[in-house]
Order: sequence, then C-alpha cells, then structure tokens
Amino acid sequence: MNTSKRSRGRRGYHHGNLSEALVQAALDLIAKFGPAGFSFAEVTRAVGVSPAAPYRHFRDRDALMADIARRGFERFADALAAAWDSGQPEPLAAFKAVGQAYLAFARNEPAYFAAMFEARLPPGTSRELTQATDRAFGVLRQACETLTAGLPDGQRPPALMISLHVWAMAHGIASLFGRGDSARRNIPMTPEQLLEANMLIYLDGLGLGAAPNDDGNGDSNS
Amino acid sequence: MNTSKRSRGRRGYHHGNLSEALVQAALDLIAKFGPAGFSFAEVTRAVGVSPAAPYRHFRDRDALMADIARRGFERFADALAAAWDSGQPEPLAAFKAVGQAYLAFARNEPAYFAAMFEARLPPGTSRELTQATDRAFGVLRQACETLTAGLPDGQRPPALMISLHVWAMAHGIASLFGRGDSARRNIPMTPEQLLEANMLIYLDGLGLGAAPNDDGNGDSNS
DNA sequence: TGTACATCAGTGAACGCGCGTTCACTGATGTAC
DNA sequence: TGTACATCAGTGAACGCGCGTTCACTGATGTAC
Repeated sequence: MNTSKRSRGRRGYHHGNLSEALVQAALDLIAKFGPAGFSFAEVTRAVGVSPAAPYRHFRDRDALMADIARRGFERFADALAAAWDSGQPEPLAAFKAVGQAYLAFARNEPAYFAAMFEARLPPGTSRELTQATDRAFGVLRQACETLTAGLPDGQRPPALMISLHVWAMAHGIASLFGRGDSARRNIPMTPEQLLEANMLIYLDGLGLGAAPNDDGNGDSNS
Repeated sequence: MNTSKRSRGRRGYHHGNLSEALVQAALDLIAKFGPAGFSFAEVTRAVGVSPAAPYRHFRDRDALMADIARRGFERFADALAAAWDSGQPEPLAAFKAVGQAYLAFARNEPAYFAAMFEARLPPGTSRELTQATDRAFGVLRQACETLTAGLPDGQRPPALMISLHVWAMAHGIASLFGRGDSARRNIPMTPEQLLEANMLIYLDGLGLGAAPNDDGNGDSNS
C-alpha cells in the first residue's frame, strides 16, 4: 500500500516473481470481466511493469490463458482429491463431499473456473493442460469406481458413464446456479442443496439407496 | 452469389431487412469465434453496409447481443415445447424427447446457445430476454409437473426441484460434451446416449421406473 | 394522376483509444577465476 | 575477497491495426392533397 505507483523500489529493476504476479493480475481481471475481458496490456499495468515485460514469460496472451487454465485444473484436481480422501471415512459421504467441492471451487475460484471451462481454448492447447484435466476427471472416476464396487455385477453400469453423469450434474448446477450472481432466479434452494438432492435421487436410481432418513431432509427445518 | 462486393444493386440505398441481416452475420461470427469474438464493425463488413448503419437498429453492440440471446431463448422454448407436445403420445417418451431437443439445440444452434449461456449478459438486461428465458424453463417445468403427477403425495419431490435437476443434467452434458468438437474426449457414447441413461437412472430414483427392458440398453448393440 | 414534403435508413469520413507485438537497450544478478 | 564478464529480466518508445461511436449528410420511400 505504501509503494503505490509502479511499485518500483519494491525490488528495483527486476521484479523477481513476475510470472506469478501476472497470473494473479489476470485472475483478478477474469473474475471481474470474464475470460475475454482481460488484456495483456491491462495486466502489465496492474502489475506495474512495461507492456513488453510479459513476453519474457509467456509467448503471447493465449499462452498465459492456457497456463491459468492448467493451474486451475491442478487446484481443482487437488480440491476434489482432498474431498474424496480415498473414500474415508465412508465412500458415500466422501462422494457427496466431492460434489460439494465441485460447487465450492466454482464459487470460490470463479476466475479459474471461467478460464478452465469458458475460455474456448482449442482442444490440444498444451500437454500439461490435458494432463491436469485428466487428473481432475480421474479423481471423479476413481470415486465412482469405489462407490459402485459393491453393486452386483449384473446391475452395475460402467463407472466411466457414472462419472460422466456426476460430472454433468455438478457442472450443470455450478454453471447455471452456482456463481455469484449469474442467473440468480427465484430458487428456494442453494446450489449445494440442489446438487445433494440430485445426487441422492441419482444414486437411488443406481440401487445405491442412501437410507433417505439418514440426512435431515424431512421436516426438521420447515 | 452474383451480387458479390457490397451487394449494392440488390436493393440500392436501403437494405430493406438490415436488422435481420445483422443478426445473421453476428450469429455466423459467434459460431466461429464465440460470443466475445464478434465485433460490430466486422458484422457491418459482412453485411456490406457502412459501420454507422447498425445504430439505426441497435443501441450498441450489447443490445445486439441481448437481442440474439432473446431470439435464441424464443427458439429454444419453441423447440422444447414441440418436443414435449403436451406429453403426447405418452409423458415419459415426450419427456425424453425434451432432453434430446435440448442437446439438439446446443448442437445445431451453437451460436444461439453461446449467446444465451456464455455471453455474460448482466441479469436484468431486458424484459424480453427474461420473459423468453422463463418461457423456456416453463416448458421444462410443466413437463416435470405432468410426469410426476402420478407419484403418491408422500414421495413426490417438488416439480420445481426436479425441473432444475433435469435442466442441470441436460445443460451439463450439452456444455461438456455436446458441442461440435469441444472437449471431445475418448468417450464411447454420444451425448444423446449419455443423457438418456442419466435421465433413466434419475427417474428410476424418483420411483418412475421405466421398465429397463423397454429400450435397447441391454446387449443388443454389443 | 401528379406534386410537395416529411420521414426514414444508410453514407462515409473522422475521432480518439487501447490493443498486441517488436526492437535495441540497459540495469541487475550470478559465476569463474 | 575482488574483479570481469555472460546471462537474465525488464525498459520505453514505437508500429500498425481494428475497434466503437459521432456527425452532418443524402438518397429512397411513403403520404397528403
């Protein structure tokens, strides 16, 4: 705060951690104006360096965008994995926690979320991005695998399909209802409640009935 | 095709149907480059009018965008209503048709879909837009209402919640897997199959069991 | 049927602006000896 | 411990460009009489 303008003097000629600072500034702008709403030039101004400086760290604007998406998926994968926690203490509860982690990420990291899903990065943008995406999906898939392991062979749908369903449900709710003020309609439930109920009904359909009187979905809060 | 350059002579000084032409040109650009990837100037070039011409029809770029989103939701509502067809000939089949119509719209009208859901238009942009959105959702909700009418009172969740779930499932699948080449992973099912299965499992969970041997989901295609 | 006139819809030139990117440069840092 | 030098990371001025928007204008259309 005391080193306002240009913040020279903080470190002099060399910034020291410029690429990190550029990413943070870009995230701020994306959070405010969406993935299309940040410019390379604006980012340099926010950080207080010359407009040519970023080119030492990123080939161009798109490379910065892709790196942000990659970082987003890394964090996302970490968050989902932490929620799953190898299915501890109990697979069903852990599974629900994964869903809630999905929503929490969309809400708390809107800039990453937008960079990951709304930046329209061409499919094969970078190997690192693809790998990070796969890792995040892998957590979901592993959770579905574990959760359905107990079902009798005859009526156990492929875990791949189930994980795609779960991804779609969580993503749909996060996209439509889960961000700050986007599409805030008159809905008498939180996104979290909505997803919880959606998952319960879906799992019921799979034959993973979750003892409906287990959770307070009765009249305890009416 | 014969009136290339500027297409003057087609109608001379007055275009006759400019606002329509502007919308179409914008849709083409949105389909190619996303909602952020079209400029007012580029649209006028595509249509062959001066850069000042659009201002007779749209207050500014955002007004054009909002009008496109509104048109999109009108068509969307029409498509869903046509698929539902008042639940004829049979509610469950009609309901599935609504889901398929959702995917078909996302695939066949990617520009409208993007304008509707990815343009980041501020919530209260226009009353017409809000009304069109509500009409589309109303179709979904009515379908859910009809479909669940037969459930015993005790185990019938609110139709509002169910319609939100259905919207989220369809929207999640459409967003993640349903557009041309976006996020095309190695998935051994079409979005349509994925949604069909998702709906069946979900409806099963609701107690609307759909006689699983009704449709060819067994080994007939293995 | 013909003329005068109001209104409408598009013109084209101009504006100021912010953008991405390049270039030769230079200050700071780290390393060899 | 001190000096020479290579490398690294940021400078700042400049470029050409496309953008959104404005303005006074003018050609075409429709209507009153």
